[in-house]
Amino acid sequence: MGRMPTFLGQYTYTLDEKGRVSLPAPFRREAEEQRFVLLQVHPPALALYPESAWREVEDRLRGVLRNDPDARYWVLRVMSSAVEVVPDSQGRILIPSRLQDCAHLSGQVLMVGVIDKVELWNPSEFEGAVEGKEGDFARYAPQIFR
Amino acid sequence: MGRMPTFLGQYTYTLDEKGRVSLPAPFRREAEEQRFVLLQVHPPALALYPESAWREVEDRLRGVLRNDPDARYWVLRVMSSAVEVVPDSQGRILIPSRLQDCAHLSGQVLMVGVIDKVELWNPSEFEGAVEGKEGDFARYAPQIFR
DNA sequence: GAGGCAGTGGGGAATAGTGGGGATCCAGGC
DNA sequence: GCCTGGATCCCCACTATTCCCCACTGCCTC
Repeated sequence: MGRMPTFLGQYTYTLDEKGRVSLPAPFRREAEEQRFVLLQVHPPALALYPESAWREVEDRLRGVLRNDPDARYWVLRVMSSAVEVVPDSQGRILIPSRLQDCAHLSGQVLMVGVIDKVELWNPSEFEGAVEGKEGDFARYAPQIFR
Repeated sequence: MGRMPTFLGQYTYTLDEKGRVSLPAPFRREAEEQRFVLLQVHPPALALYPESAWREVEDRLRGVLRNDPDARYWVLRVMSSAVEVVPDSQGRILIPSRLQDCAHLSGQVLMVGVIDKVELWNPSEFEGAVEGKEGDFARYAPQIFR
């Protein structure tokens, strides 16, 4: 098996009237495979997993179900929000309107590469979520960028 | 895999109208690999990691995400500032305008080799950041240059 | 003095993002 | 049963950006 695709960077693209967004070319190149899974993991963001990374998530879900019966409904909820998406010949993916609503997407979509997945955000909500996190640099940077 | 590249010294080069800077030839020779990751670690400086060093950072980021859910937004912030950059055939890298703004870069860029990465500074801000730190010599030098 | 390397500048071609047309399929209504 | 409206999918087309390459200059070496 090849190296797992990894993602980084941010791109803001338009969500057209048909509910499509272009997947940034670097992301497309990274995941030369075709299929992705799109779902809501950390609301309000959507998460887009390339197939290979999704399989690992699936394994972990199986594990949780085995060890913790209370997780059943949570797993149901997560899985029911998921869709398999395949880029069209122009490299765009279709975001079902149900998921657009969950993530408050319209007009512009911010796509952020976060290691093994891509997160889709309403641009201003993302701004609000990460602003004021400069203080955390002192907390985390020494152990990460040592 | 070969030895990790290490960098030292400072070079001031021009940022041209297309947003490109030449990577100093010694740095290029050191990292004969092609790809780098450019991001904002300690504002206002930018950090340029050769691919091999970046992979280690990425592993540590994965770890922090797993162990400390509070780190999520900080990781998002860091990853969203990142870009993969590849020197062109003249050995220049392109600095996206978003990052130029973050680091207040224009005209001249100061590139400092700091062990496993290269930092990019606005020359006068660098001046301000390190000035008045002479006293620290007495504090650190004995244990380092013993 | 000639050759090579390094930094800088710029132009042309391939690519990426975006919009939209048209065919196919399904559901509902007449 | 047939027609109609809507949704989905697939492909074509336009344009601005990006990137790739060629070219110039100064310096250092041989």
